[in-house]
Amino acid sequence: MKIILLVDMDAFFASVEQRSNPALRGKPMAVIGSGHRTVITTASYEARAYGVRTGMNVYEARKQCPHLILVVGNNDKYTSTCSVLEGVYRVYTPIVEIYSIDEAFLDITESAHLFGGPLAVGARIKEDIRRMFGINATVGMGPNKLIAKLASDLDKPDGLRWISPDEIQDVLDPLPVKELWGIGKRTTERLETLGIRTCGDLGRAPVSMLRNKFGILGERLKAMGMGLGPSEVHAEEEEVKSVGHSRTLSEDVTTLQEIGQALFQLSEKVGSRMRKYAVTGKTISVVIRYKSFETFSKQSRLGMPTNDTHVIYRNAMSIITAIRLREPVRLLGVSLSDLHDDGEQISIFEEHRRRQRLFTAMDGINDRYGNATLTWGPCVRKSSDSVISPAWRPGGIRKSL
DNA sequence: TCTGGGGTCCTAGGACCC
DNA sequence: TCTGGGGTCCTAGGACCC
Repeated sequence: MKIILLVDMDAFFASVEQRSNPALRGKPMAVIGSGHRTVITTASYEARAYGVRTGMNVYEARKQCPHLILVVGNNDKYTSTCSVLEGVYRVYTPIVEIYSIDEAFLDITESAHLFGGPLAVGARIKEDIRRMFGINATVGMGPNKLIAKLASDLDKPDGLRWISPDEIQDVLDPLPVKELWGIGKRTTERLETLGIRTCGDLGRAPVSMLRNKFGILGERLKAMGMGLGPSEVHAEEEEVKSVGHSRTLSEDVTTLQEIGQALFQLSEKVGSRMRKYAVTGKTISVVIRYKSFETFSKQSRLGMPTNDTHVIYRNAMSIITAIRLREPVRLLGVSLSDLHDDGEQISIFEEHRRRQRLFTAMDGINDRYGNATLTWGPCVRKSSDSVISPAWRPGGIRKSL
């Protein structure tokens, strides 16, 4: 039986801001992105008490809490904190999976006894984080990731909880299914129609019935209801499957020229990231969101895998021009998938080689002097870097895909 | 003064081939 | 007349997560 530990930072971005600006401490405040069409990224616990939630727009948040203080997020602070945190975790075990910028799984099966047991490890990690960064974290532990996650959810903020195997059944039995990691709104509703409300109900439901209604997911649901889940902590960074960028435009656009400009900026963002990690992609996908919020995507296969900004742009543009747009466009996105390693690839065409050298030079300059020091004409316009989301992975894409 | 952005995984249906 | 059946590839969309 393994012992899996999850560290989850409490209101991470908000806590970091409150730490670095004492005037924000103890106050209802929230971190937002730049631009006027932004949402709450993280609300402090003081703000949550008023009903302010992640994903709310600013108007809604202020309605909940008129004296809410809003702070535009600062990526560097969060990413550097995250990097140092990894070092803290590695004191306790080499098996560390950085799950997101504010969450990490640790496998402490073999090492817990060296520190006096699971709860002692959890307490020490919390104390290390408090001492080094002055912020709180919640630690949850269990025999697998599902239970570790649940333990932390049930005890936050500033929590420490270990759900041992013999407690699992008692905890799950009365617990509403939507509390489980992986069961969202839709699945909760569908289970409800089957008369399944608690994890206890779910664990007792016949697997044949669940498989019937949910397919593969049905078997996983049954297992989850019984407290079973993955217990493998991936210390190696996973291969990335797609690289994309999307942006809600500061104003809705209608002309092909405006759309093209935005698509070029997105193509350059995607291309430069792919080049940085030496990958190419063979499937391109364009996402469009209308003014009405109706959202859809169109994708196509490329003849050759690419990470060339101009090739990405041309293909994105030909997807767009094939669509008869029915409304002003609010958001555009470009993403590449079916990724390949671009390691040793030798270009046959001199033109291609020249372009690759140009990209390498431009990317190098941008790495050294900041993101858009050197860029292409259509990118010169303010392309304000929006705030990073808590889902951002500090390691980015692996070098060796 | 509405409603961000980065992902993963799964399903369903059509095209196409043998 | 009364229409196989599998497998693979591709696209679109939905659910879920942080």
